[in-house]
Amino acid sequence: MRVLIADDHGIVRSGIRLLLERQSDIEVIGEAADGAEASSLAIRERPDLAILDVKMPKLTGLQATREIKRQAPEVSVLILSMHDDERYLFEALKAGASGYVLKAQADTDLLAAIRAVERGEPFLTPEAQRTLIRDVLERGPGGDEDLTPREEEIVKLVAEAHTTKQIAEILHLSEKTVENHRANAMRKLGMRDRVELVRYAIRRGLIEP
Amino acid sequence: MRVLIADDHGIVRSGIRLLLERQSDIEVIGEAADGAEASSLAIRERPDLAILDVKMPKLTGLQATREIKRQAPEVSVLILSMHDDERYLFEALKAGASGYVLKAQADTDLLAAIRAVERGEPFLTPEAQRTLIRDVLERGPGGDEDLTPREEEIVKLVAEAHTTKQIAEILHLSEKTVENHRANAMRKLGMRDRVELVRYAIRRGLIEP
DNA sequence: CTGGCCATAGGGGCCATCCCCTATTCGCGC
DNA sequence: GCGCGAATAGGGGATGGCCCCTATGGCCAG
Repeated sequence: MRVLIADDHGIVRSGIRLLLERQSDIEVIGEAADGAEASSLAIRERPDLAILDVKMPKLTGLQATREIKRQAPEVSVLILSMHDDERYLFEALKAGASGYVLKAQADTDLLAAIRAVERGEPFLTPEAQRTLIRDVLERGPGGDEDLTPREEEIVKLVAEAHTTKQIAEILHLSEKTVENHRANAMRKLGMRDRVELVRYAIRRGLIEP
Repeated sequence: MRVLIADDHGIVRSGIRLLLERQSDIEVIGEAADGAEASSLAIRERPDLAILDVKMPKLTGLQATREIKRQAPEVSVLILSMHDDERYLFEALKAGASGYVLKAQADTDLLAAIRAVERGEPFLTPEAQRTLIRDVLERGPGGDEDLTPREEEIVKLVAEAHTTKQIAEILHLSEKTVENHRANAMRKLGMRDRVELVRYAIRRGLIEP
């Protein structure tokens, strides 16, 4: 089984490589330190599996996943996520990842995840499964409360401390339109003011703190 | 040189151990998976150096650092921080850490940091130095524009999306007082609205995003 | 082609935020 | 004791955020 490892931390790549090379049937065919490198390497080398960290420079693991799945759909993707961070789970699944492993559990779950992917099965850690179930229950059946691109763009600008007027000028819109998009985004997310929006934007990685 | 490694991810511990054991004069005398274990091990074993991840269960790396420095001040501490996360830099230095290394640069900087600490020098990555400089500049030239404890407390509550009225109730103050503290904090920091305050609070580690 | 979603835009109203003031009471250092 | 900064509290006013509506044009799926 040919595997690609992508993580911006050399230390983490070493740890994973160490873990995988104890398996006789797994061969690490490459490493990447950012998302762009990861996707181009995966598309060129067509490994059986690409293990991608969520948080990487240039392209995030999720963006890289979309790119890989578009140009080389036969490559399976496992998303590796930092600490107890399950917030990208949905995005990962939507992007076409076969599994989602938290780094805190990586040393025990990663091999299990690889074996599952090898058999063509999806893999979610018990925590991820719980998150998925909780969220489906929260959103109600079928309800997909995603922000539209325009809403996300405006949330980003709001979180960067631009006023409604400034945003209207930047995007060449009326203040009213900006206000409507902001209000719609807040309603979808169940938030009451710009402060909550800022924290949302930072959690989502839309802006830097 | 006797070194202790503490990180809640087995993968990361393996990576660091691998890196260190290539050095003939460095001996890894133990590993810890949480902050409590790390501090008690450091206090019992008195290594020359404890490498602590910021984010660990039970005690954070910063809390563990304070504990170690209180009970075994001769143990040097290197703080290892996730991704590009520099917001704990000040707290780390205040807690008595000798260095602050970002994991993204760990494979190149960690050894340099260890050697610096061995010579009794502090170690900051270039990024951390830049953060430090930016922050000094942010505070104004020469002016020690620190927030008072009350101001910081109120900034924290503002950033947690509490309204002025709610904060007044929580702290048993008049809304006017809360407003004055918030305004003073904003003036000191050169900020124009609550949104900027939120990002400041997150950078400072006053709140989680 | 009709219904739904998105992006656009506006009216009107309420209240919070933000900015300019003043003022009192502490405690701390010189 | 005197000055100073911190914490407390308030007045008044301009502006902006937030919420309730309506409405139109474009585009895509059923």
